Amino acid sequence: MSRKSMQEERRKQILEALHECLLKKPFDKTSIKDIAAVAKINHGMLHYYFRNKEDILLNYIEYVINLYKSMFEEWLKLEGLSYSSSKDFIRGAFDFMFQKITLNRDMAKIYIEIWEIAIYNEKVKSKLRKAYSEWIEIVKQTILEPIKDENTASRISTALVAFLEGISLFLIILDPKDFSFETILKDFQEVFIERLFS
Amino acid sequence: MSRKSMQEERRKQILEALHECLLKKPFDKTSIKDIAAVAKINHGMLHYYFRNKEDILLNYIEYVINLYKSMFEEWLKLEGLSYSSSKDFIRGAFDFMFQKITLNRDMAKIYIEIWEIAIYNEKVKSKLRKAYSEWIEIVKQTILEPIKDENTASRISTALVAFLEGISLFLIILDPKDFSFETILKDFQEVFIERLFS
Amino acid sequence: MSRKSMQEERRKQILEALHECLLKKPFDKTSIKDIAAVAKINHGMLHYYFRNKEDILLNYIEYVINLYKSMFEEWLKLEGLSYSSSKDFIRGAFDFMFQKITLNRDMAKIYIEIWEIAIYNEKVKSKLRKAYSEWIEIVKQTILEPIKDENTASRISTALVAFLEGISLFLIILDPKDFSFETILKDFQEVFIERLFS
Amino acid sequence: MSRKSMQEERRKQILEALHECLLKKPFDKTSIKDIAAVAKINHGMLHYYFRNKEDILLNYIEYVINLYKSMFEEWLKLEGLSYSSSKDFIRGAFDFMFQKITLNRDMAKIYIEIWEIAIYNEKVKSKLRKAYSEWIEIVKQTILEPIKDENTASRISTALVAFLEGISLFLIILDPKDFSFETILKDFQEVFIERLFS
DNA sequence: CATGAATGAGTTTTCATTCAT
DNA sequence: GATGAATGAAAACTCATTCAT
Repeated sequence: MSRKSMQEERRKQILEALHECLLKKPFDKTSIKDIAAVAKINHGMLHYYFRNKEDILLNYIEYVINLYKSMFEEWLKLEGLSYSSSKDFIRGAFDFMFQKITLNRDMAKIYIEIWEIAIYNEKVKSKLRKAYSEWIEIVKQTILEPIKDENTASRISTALVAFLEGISLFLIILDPKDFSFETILKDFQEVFIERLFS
Repeated sequence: MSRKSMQEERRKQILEALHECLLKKPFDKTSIKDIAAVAKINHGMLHYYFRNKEDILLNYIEYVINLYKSMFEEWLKLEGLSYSSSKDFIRGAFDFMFQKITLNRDMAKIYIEIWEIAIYNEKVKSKLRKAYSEWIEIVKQTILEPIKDENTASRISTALVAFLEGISLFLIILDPKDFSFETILKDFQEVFIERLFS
Repeated sequence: MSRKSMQEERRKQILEALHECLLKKPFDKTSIKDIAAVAKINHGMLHYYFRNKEDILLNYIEYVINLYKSMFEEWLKLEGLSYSSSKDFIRGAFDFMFQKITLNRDMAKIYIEIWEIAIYNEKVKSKLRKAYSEWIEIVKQTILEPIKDENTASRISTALVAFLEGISLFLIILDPKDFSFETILKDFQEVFIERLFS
Repeated sequence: MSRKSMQEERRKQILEALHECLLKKPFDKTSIKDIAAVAKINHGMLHYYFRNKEDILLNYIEYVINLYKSMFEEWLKLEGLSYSSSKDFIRGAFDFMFQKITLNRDMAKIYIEIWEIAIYNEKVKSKLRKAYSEWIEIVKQTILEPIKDENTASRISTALVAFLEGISLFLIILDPKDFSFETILKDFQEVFIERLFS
């Protein structure tokens, strides 16, 4: 392995260690040594591969966002193109979002954590802003065909993603025994698509 | 002032100081001394009025939730009863929620902060769970008349509150120049009410 | 009740509260508020009745020592005088010491605590020195008749009290299942008295 | 120096610093910073080498007990084997105990301190229990030859060690001008050995 | 006398970061 | 590149003591 890719490998290892840690503790209570221990790397090295603790976080956020993007792109390549009708495509895209993003408990946890950091940290906020803008844009492009109007599509896609994020949040806070989020999403999907094409 | 009310006054003072602090820093980075400084109280006293830092937070959450509850109850008493039709009442109730809760930037910030703490703190989570369950229940009762079916009303109210929370989140993260949340809510309100009574 | 005796009553109440506390925690970890809570007296009052925390301790030590002294004097008055022979008297005095002092677990605990404080606190040390000197003197007087020689009696009584204190200590540290301290004391008593009168 | 032995060196340095501190102040009033200052080590390092303050104490107790054990073993190896008769050996062993243990003022101080902590701390108590049990056992084995009976030897060795501990205590509390502990021990030794072999 | 609010020093512990080896 | 020792700031919390009411 080249030196360059070795470096990248190490960095990824550290970011994934942070991911593990965030499932158990908030970022502020996760120490550099915690991350190092999970990554099985000497803690001093974390400062070799990253400038400081914040730098690890910033890179982690980038990493997680890209993970999602590439997941979506892969879906688009593998399945997305096989749909015959625009309606089916939208239904498929929603299914993907629901299952892989909204209902993914671990990611929901981590996104709440990142949101919270973003409130007080401009760098994180800007990364998050960019990611959500892109996601909203993708949804907008997806529904633009039946909707036609740009502004309306914009608002609807924003509302839609907001709704999904709200569900994601409730997935963590509320008792899944009392709330069937899957049913809520399925119901929504039907009504929404029906309305889209009416 | 009596001893009892003096105590309560001090406690409120501290909780409001925490409120101020949370607008600037996350709870974990807010030190007892920070809160004391804002409250203009000796830091030792915070341990006199509260068992520990977590106790302050728990009381603060209770305080904030009750603030909302009483705001809603007041609205219900002052204005809520003046609506002639169920449709107007629901529209009024939504207006209240949108303006006072969803679009309140400070509270949106603080609620994200509380959500985040809830992920890793069972006591906070349970308080939050209770608050949201109650809110969802209120919405459910509000829309139950036109909807009739209990289960449907339940799912719709959950979805609705989730949507509002998502908007609240975006209010903080996204640039308000690019996204007109007020318009989104207004649009939604119209479509939602129209559909409710169709 | 006169003001004077009322004061004394309160002071005693506080000293007895400290006694309770010392059975659970070392003096340094016992707070003024702990003592006040047990005494059911406002903690501010402890500074009215005593100069400071050390003053409470010093008075407590005095109190405990006097307790012992008066117990012994009472025994002397009630039973001590009824013995016909010097041998019986000595045996009785030993029985008293063994049962009331040496084998009293609570007092053993508290004496270790006081010893420890004495190491580093000259005032406490001097009180303790006085108490033990007196105790040794009493034992010396008790055994002086059969022994005759002052110096020998002095050394023997010192050794004897040291031995009893050592047993007291072991009573706390060692497992009573493995060590029958009562038997050890009984054995010793027999051998000692036999030797005394041989 | 290897990393391993460097670590051990530092730990020993800290334990010895605690030893110095305990000659001046009780453990509870000895702060981590006090120990660090004496050890000439940054106070943060004490938490690097030991889990917490209690861990330092526990290791210190172990260290002190082992010091004694190895002193005794060394004596046994160097001198203990040179005695021709069992009587001489016992006299020699007693001399060793008297001089190195019982009459060692510093250690007497520290042992009282450890006893006191043991009252309220189960871990310390168990270490102390083990140490004294072993010491009693050694004395028992030493006197078993002339005594023969196991139970008697057990009780006598317990009594003997208790006596020595009592003397140790008095060494600290009482004024050495008034009490010649050395003479007391010598006297006792003669009587005891004489009796043992009679 | 009684209360309990207030002060402020002091304690243990954690940790990001640096750096010599 | 790796290691882990070292630093020092900052955190939560405790508490004897004082004092206004």
